Amino acid sequence: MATDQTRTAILNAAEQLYAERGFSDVTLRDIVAAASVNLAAVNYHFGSKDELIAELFVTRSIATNRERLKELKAAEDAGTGRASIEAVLRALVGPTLRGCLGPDRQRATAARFMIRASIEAVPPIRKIRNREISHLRRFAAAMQRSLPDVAEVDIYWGLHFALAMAHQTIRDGERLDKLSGGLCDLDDVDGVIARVVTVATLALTTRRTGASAAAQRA
Amino acid sequence: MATDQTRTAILNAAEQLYAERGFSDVTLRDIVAAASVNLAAVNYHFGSKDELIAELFVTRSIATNRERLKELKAAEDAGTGRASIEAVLRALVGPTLRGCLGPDRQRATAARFMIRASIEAVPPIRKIRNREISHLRRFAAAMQRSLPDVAEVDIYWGLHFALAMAHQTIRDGERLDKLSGGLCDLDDVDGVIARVVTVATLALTTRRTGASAAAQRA
DNA sequence: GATAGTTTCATACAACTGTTTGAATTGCAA
DNA sequence: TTGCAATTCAAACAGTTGTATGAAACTATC
Repeated sequence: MATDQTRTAILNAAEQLYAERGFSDVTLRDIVAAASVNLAAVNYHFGSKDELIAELFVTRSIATNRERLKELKAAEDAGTGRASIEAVLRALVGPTLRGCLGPDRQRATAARFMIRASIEAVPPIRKIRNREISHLRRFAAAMQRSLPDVAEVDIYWGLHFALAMAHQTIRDGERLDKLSGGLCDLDDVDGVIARVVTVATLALTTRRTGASAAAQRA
Repeated sequence: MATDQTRTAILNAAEQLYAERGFSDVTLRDIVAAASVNLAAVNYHFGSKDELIAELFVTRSIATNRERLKELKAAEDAGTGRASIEAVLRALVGPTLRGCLGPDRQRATAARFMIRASIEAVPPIRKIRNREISHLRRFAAAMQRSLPDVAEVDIYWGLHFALAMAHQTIRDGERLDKLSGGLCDLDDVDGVIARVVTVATLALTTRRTGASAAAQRA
């Protein structure tokens, strides 16, 4: 078995193709061709196509969550044990945004695969995905610790909106690029992260008092 | 031909199934079964599956855009010809959010179909979708008129984030519901719209001065 | 170097896909 | 009614999908 050459070749090829073209457009024959292995190898090593996808998703899911939590811990341990809301939000959206928009090709593939997974939600993934809820709950708790005076419901909305902005920027950055005529620089990853974090922070920290924003113009 | 019974039956069934289960999971046989028509009817009336999807998408796309522009015009004509940024944003995200989250079943199907279309981006749709850019440009222009002092790049980011929040709320409202334990009320459509509009307005009108939000806590 | 276990391979399979065909049926005008 | 076009229908088509098979090639142990 050496180093599971065939197994890892399949995993890498599958991840890349799925990230690029989505689950429904990629066949096992596409994967084995890209991996230069025999067709039967997939079923031999993984049992079925669904189990291959599931393994891919579980692996990447764990990696992403670990990365997020590492950043969260770092932010919380640094100070008094309570992190700033910006730091919590950065830990939440940073890893994925850096992964997808950053220059690291391997990282980009992995991150884009996860985006695909969250979009297409094929059956093998749908089951596993429920675990994400409990993972996000830890971030909701951290956010509540950062902002003890904010209502719980607003914490959830803020978390939701932060993920929405990060997510959509990755998924449909091309449209933003076209729309703005290249004015919005998606290659400036830190700038994008800062924008998302800033807006989400505003959403969480500014009191909603009806026509709150009208007075702030200019 | 009477009233094109078969044609419309196919269109309705297809739209509903696509909205529910996505494009890749729905076959022509599923559609004709739901519409109670013969399999060959699809190719007879539409030419191909792709042309069916394209017709569906074009129809709905035009309807959505018209609805948005109607709201925009109404908001702009009401006052001095310049609308408030909130009104512009409401015209942008309102129709889709009301469509997907509201109680009107038929509307919900149509709106959810459009969400599917923007997510899965099958080939027949991808081409047509470029027109959406020019449609969004009109909203960017209206936003710029409402906020003449805001930099153009920030207008685009604000537009992008507004759509992102609306979009994700529709697509993944279930997760927010689970995460918040039902605390976030997605049935309160006007409340959801107000949240999205408020946050997007904050993003557009608040000066980003580094640690802008830290001082606003509590 | 023979043997047992693992891995690869070409090939076949059954199921499903969108599409086509040509005959039946329908609806309507002359 | 007759004739003609539009529509419906059952059946079959060719292509693709994920999966299974059994023989071949390999690997390591004795």
